[in-house]
Amino acid sequence: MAARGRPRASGPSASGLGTEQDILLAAGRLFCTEGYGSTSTYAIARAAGISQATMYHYFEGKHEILLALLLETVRPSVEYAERLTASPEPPTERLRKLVSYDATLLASGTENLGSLYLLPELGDERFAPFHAERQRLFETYRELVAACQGCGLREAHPTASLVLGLVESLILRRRTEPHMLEDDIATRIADAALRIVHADEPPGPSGTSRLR
Amino acid sequence: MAARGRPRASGPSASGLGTEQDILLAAGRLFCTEGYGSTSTYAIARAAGISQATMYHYFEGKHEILLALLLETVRPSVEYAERLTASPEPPTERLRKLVSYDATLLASGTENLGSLYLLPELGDERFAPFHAERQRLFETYRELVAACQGCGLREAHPTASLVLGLVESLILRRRTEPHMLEDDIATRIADAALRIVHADEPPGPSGTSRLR
DNA sequence: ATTATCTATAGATCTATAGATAATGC
DNA sequence: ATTATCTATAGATCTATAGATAATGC
Repeated sequence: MAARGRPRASGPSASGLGTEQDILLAAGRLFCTEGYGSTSTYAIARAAGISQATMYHYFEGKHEILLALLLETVRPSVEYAERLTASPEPPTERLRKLVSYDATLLASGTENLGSLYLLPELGDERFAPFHAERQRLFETYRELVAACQGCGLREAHPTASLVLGLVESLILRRRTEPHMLEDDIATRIADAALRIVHADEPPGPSGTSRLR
Repeated sequence: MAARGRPRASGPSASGLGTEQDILLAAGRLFCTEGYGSTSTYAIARAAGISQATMYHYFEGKHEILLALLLETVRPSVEYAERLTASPEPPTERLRKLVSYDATLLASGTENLGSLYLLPELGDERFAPFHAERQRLFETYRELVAACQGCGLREAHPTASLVLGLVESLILRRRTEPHMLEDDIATRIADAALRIVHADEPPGPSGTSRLR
């Protein structure tokens, strides 16, 4: 646990997790609340308790910090989703679990890190690795919706988008009304998702107009 | 129609709507695609076909441009919502119309201007007038949901948030899959919204929770 | 005279690098 | 010697203003 290099002028790591984590925590908060382009490397460094130049010892620039935050935020969902693929449970139950898990993640943590997904700057090609991960997550949603509705992947696309959109709307909601989130918000969103795929209906009598 | 001041070096207004509109159009596109903090006044001016200094003849700064865009985007919805309040139609029908109207607006236009709502920089107090307008819109949603569900305004809050969240998820969807929007997207979202408030159920026989 | 534009620029950042410094490790 | 940090700073923006210029209006 020895302190290797030159000690910080401002005292040791605030988080106790090391300088890299200090940078990620500070940048996460600032990117969410002030925006990416509106946050300078100097502001990140100051919030992290280091000099601006020290940041470059850990990251090539602001973009690498954001990419690290994005991957760290989306990966748990992708991993959970792909584990669910191998589950023997019925698809509606798996969809419920996935929605509930993602909603819980998005609702938790002191920062609304999901809102990083909304930054316009993500169009930059340097964030392509994040988009690839998110695409994998979407594919799992699509497969689950297709299984729930007994339709093909192509037909499941629009509904899967509605469902993932509903989940991610939690990001917006947390931003506009941070203190009004019910504690059963994840359950509520999962219920709403199953209603959207019509999976709250018991399998009806043969061929009666089960919409879509 | 005479050209009043010194003529532009780069030829007349591209849009033909005047310099102020040129600035708003250019800034709208850039704020949506590059972000607010990542867009310089110089970039806006160049895209608008004027010199950077000319921008200050029309706006005090970038923030005034964004505020103008936000108000211009949200106001039609607020006005439509408040007109609906006086309509004699049943609440479910009014909710369907409002959702459909808002979804249509968010899906239309060459730029995804709704994504301006997602900019982290909106936390700045200078954008308070926009937040006030959006709050008025939300209140109308809440009243309609309360009327649909026959409950009080307080109880309607979470569901109203889900519904508005679903509508605004169109912003995210348009960003992630710009070319995959169905042409009946507004209808689909309105249907999904009514399912969320359980208003697709006919008033069922005594208390049994009728699905479908 | 009034208006809309321009050019030029001061001053304020902001990024990224060079090079010094203060620890530990060997 | 290696590492993590610092200070200093060059060069690149970026914002906002001053003042000139080229139209129309009277």
